[in-house]
Amino acid sequence: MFISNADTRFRERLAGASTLAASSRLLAECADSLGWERAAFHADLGQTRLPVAESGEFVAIAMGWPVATLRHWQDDRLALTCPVTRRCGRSMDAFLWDSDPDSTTWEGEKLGQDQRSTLASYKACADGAVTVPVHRPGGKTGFVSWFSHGEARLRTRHQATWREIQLISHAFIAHADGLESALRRKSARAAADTLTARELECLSWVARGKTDEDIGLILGRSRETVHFHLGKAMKKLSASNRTHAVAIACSLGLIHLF
Amino acid sequence: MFISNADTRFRERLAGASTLAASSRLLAECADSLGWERAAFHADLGQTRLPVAESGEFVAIAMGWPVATLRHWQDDRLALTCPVTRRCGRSMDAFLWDSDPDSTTWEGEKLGQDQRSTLASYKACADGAVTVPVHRPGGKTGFVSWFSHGEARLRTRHQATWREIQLISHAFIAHADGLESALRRKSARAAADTLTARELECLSWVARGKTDEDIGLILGRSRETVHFHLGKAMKKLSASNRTHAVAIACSLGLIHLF
DNA sequence: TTTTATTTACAACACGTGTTGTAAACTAGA
DNA sequence: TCTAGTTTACAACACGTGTTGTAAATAAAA
Repeated sequence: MFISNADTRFRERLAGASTLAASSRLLAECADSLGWERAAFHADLGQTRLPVAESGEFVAIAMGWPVATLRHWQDDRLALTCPVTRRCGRSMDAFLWDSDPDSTTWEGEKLGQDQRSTLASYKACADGAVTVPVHRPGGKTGFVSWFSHGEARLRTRHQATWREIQLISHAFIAHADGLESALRRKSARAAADTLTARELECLSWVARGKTDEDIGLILGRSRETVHFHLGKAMKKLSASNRTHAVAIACSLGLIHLF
Repeated sequence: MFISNADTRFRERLAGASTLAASSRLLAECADSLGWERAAFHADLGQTRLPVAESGEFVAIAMGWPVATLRHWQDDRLALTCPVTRRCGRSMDAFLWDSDPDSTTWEGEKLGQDQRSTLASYKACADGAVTVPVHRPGGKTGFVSWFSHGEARLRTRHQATWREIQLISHAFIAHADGLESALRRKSARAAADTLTARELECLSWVARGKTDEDIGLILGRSRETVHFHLGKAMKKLSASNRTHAVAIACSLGLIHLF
């Protein structure tokens, strides 16, 4: 029979946490009270960067993670190939894994050099973890990982608390993703406000599939000038390319196609 | 004093026209009753293609335009550089122009070869026109042009009816753009329904600024496979490039960035 | 009037994208 | 079982894009 108040109590306290920093502190406390060494999360795998609190500090640091672990995630390539995040994309169910970088396969998938390096960086902190993938509407994926030393202890913790961490992980990601989205939206909106009329005009033509040369003809300007405006727009929106910039502008309601 | 019922009567009849074909027939009749030779319009200059009715036929044909005129607009390059559409982008007010392809300047702007060719194609139908630009929220621009033979007649018609055509043009473009947008949205939505899960997954990563190679790493697939899926997605959405495809997907609410 | 931001234009290079092929493995429905 | 659609992979080439320079004309604000 399933009698537990850990998750309901967590939900109640979480509802009162209006910042990412406070929410993640709650998660850390909760992990401790359930007998886990430490917790980690990523609300939206669509974001390559690690979650950052309102203060600008990495959330993971407040949760007790050593800085060395974080450094690994600064490398985009390593972050993209992380076996744990990759598996989250495929799995609905929580999965238990160990961070042995010497094994050539991991949960049925062959490991590359990048991936072994990633696992090695985990090994420095914990022997393994239970990761709970959380899938949200629109294809968004996140996860919460629950860490513990020693394979035996990992299994007993999993057995004893799997219902709680399932429920808590989902509740937490929903909450954290809402807060993170609001933060990102806010800063994107602030950046968008600095766009000039010309930059926005070029962006909305790009969104309609036009090339720099097309837009040059439309506006009666040179290809290079259009190129320049789009470059500035991308920089202002912190977009990695024009497609990203257009997606941001569309999401902010700056561009209407229909 | 300004006493006229032409525009109010037009509005009333327009409200009952639920198709683009019926609406443009009304505009043609209205032009005739106000003493104009013929009318032409473009509800959204963001669309390079000419307005097409529900039947699939060019709206301009139902309005009495010779097919030869339309052929000119099939060429993207010529359509983009059209002096009339270009001026609409800059002007709030209606402007009167003549279609003399021999003049080297046109309303203060120097004419290129493409542009003279465009004016020549107009000359075949009318000596000139009054064009009423219509600007709509979100930077959308459209226009209605009112044509007449002979410069003298053009001016008298303009003097006699400028209030009516101003009001009618705005009312018509608002109505027509609504119908056109609904049509485009409908067909885009139908196309989007044929997207596979993989195609949509790749699209939403592209919207987050990732390259083919990045996405390959994320999904654990080759760069070429990702490339292939995006190619299919673009074809299905009739997008000219991936940025266009992402803008369509965003506008349909298939991708959520925040 | 001076300063600052914006807009325009040109150039060169590495890299990403669009197009068009071939070929095979897998999957779901007829 | 056969078939059609999806997914995977590799290749080659033209073209578009991102980056990083320089330089000057224009417009708006201090």
